[in-house]
Amino acid sequence: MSEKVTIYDIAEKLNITAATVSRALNNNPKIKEATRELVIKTAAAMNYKQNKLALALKSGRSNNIGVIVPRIDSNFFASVIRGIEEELYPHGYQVIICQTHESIKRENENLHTLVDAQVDGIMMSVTGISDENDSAFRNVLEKNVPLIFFDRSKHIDGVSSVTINDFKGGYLATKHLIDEGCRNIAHFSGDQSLDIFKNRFLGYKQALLDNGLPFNEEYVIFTKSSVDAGKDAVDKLLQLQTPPDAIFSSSDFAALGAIQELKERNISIPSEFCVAGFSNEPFTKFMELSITSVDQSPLEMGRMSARVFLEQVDKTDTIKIEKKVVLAPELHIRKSSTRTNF
Amino acid sequence: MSEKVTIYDIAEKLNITAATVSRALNNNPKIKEATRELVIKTAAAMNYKQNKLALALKSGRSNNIGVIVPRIDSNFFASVIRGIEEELYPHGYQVIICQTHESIKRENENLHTLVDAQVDGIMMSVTGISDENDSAFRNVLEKNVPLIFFDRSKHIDGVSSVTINDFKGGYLATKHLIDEGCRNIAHFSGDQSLDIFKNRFLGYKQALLDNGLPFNEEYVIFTKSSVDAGKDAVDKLLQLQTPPDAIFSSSDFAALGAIQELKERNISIPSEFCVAGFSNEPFTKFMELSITSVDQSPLEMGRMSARVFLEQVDKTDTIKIEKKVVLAPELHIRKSSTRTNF
DNA sequence: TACTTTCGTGTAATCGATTACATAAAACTT
DNA sequence: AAGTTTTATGTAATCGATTACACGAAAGTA
Repeated sequence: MSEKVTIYDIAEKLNITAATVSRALNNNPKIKEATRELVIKTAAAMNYKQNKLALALKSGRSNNIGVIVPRIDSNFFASVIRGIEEELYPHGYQVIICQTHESIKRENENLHTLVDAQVDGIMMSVTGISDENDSAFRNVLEKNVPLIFFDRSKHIDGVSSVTINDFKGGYLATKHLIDEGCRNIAHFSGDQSLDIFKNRFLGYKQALLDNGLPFNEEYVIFTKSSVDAGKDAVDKLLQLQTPPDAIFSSSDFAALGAIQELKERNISIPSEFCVAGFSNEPFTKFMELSITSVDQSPLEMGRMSARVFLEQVDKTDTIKIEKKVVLAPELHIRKSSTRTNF
Repeated sequence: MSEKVTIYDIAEKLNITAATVSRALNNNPKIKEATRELVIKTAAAMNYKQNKLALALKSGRSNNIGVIVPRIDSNFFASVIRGIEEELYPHGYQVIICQTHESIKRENENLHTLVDAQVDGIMMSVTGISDENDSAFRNVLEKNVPLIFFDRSKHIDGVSSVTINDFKGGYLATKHLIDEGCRNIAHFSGDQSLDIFKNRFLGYKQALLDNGLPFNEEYVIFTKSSVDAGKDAVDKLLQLQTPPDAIFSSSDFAALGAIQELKERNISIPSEFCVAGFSNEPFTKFMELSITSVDQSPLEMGRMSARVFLEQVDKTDTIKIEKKVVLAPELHIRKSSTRTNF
């Protein structure tokens, strides 16, 4: 009962060859209509299921694509993956998930594993910039596996990417804080070897300069993306001679930590201090004191990455297209930065 | 440069056969040490990578496992998947993600697709109970693909599951509300054809009875797991002759909606009204008015599911073991239900 | 009727690995 | 030195599908 049925079993039963069965099932026009119907009926009766592995080996296409992210249990990455899966599902691709846990070594391993598993493409958000794993990337490209970066990308010739305009995101958030009357705006940044953090920072800086505010190096703090890191950063900022009156944080979690710490110190938000985050994590909207944040449209980012992959995979033989899609960030203004009584 | 290197290429270069190359690379003891070293060195020099598809076809094991969830962008499911991936990674398995979007038809398709893709096992959280897709499940079992349910499970002979004790979770939360002085406790339930909702409800009911409180059918509202559904439900409850003074919600989102609606009506929490949710979504902890919730230890659930799979996959030839792992829920008591001034 | 197309299937190679069986060479007996 | 065992490797089948090529039969043409 549980034996796997192959085209040979069907062939034997009908006294024909496996080749004919294969052709019949694939709607090859050379097969007589009567034969085709008989084969299809018999296949159904025997509960035949095509072995995708055999097909994959023969065709060289596994119909699997790999997705590498730092971790999956973050709303942003989960949403991107959701977008990828939704877009690829109708095309018959399966999505394989890998997590790096922010380790370059792991990223390396994942890249190799996916290539070895013969995936038809890889979409990833880079964990960090280092030349430690250049060879892993080179391996992917040499094997002609389409590679697409989303959000956190790396500059590699011939590799497409889907990102948001982080500069603009940083600019918008900072400009908003300025418009709300803040004059000493601090910034929580991340590892600036990653473009996303670099560009948010540059956007922040530009907004200050464009509005006649001085850029103060002391106001830029490098934090991890965590609540505690945000608390610590606020602690540092408040010890400055001129403490800031607002924070634009590259991380919603750090922004939340900042808010918690500020409240702890009885600094009232937004009247005395404004906060804006980045990523539009679900909780920013749910809080009673909802947090202003820059949305990165992760679902759209995932969908778009998948679409870029599909374009790429079709024109395998033509010249490699390097597509850089840049999505527009959207600032969601909420209570943490809205001085209604202004 | 980009050509794929096979064992035949290595064999040709060294004037030996592919069989010898294969044995050398697999540390077969019958191979002369000198030959082994030479093969390994040459393989490395030629940048040989084993084609996992060929291996999979030959061995009948793809080293892929499939995970089916309603959606991936929910902290609970994402965390379970994280647990699964982490536990399986050292064993060389890759994780394929499928989403049903709460559609039985999609669940069906996913099951078939995964089986056709020759996955070595399937872990899933059932989307709904219906006999529409019994055949899909039967197909999985007939093909001897290990199947493991987590969280939302279905009763099928020989299928293992990893769940939490939802009865206890419901009981704990309700008992806690009673202890805080609430006497008219309402309950937001879900589709009770799913055990998880049925059992949380039963736990709720039992806690009432054990504490001498009457069970009131009107206090049980069936809601979707969304903020808006929670608001609507509160609206209904407040129209009752004797409105409740607490809610135990099977969904954190509905609990949040309830809280928002109650605040809107100037009902103060927790002094006048207490709320407890289920799932311990990240935002419940982050809110200023943090929400009491039952934790389901999703990470542990994922890890455990993976472990059950690993046990199962090894003893393929022995009798099928049906393992039912039941994790203990943990109530996280927070502000939404703590009457400090009590 | 003899000759050319067309049609439908069969034969066998192929994808890239593993492995039971066969075998030649080397090593060990006595 | 002849016989036996061990060692290292080659031969060929196999996993389950697809497909170029071959070929007999049927159909069309003159």
